[in-house]
Amino acid sequence: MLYTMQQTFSQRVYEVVRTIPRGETRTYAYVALCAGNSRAVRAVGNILHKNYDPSIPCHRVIRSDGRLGGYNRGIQNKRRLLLKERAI
DNA sequence: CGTATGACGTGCA
DNA sequence: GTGCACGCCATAC
Repeated sequence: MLYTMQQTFSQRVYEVVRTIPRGETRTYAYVALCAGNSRAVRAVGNILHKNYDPSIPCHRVIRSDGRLGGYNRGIQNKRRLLLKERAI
């Protein structure tokens, strides 16, 4: 898992999040780890915050302490989506 | 270039 | 359970 082909960290984050199966969740720390930098958890949040691509299920990314975190389309929407997928 | 931002994580009171 | 301080890092400006 290295930064090949000039891929930016954000692009790797998008890839990882896209692979999250329906009905499951991942933590920001997990995404950061898979993206290549386990300490960039904060950057992951920053990146997903600016992402508006619907093909990326960023609502399945939650915090490590069990809370949902945030969502660029409203935290209510995020919770509703997760409940609908029975991810929580 | 330097500074600010933020959907985090941990520790502690 | 709550709240705060600090560290941490890719981006935006």
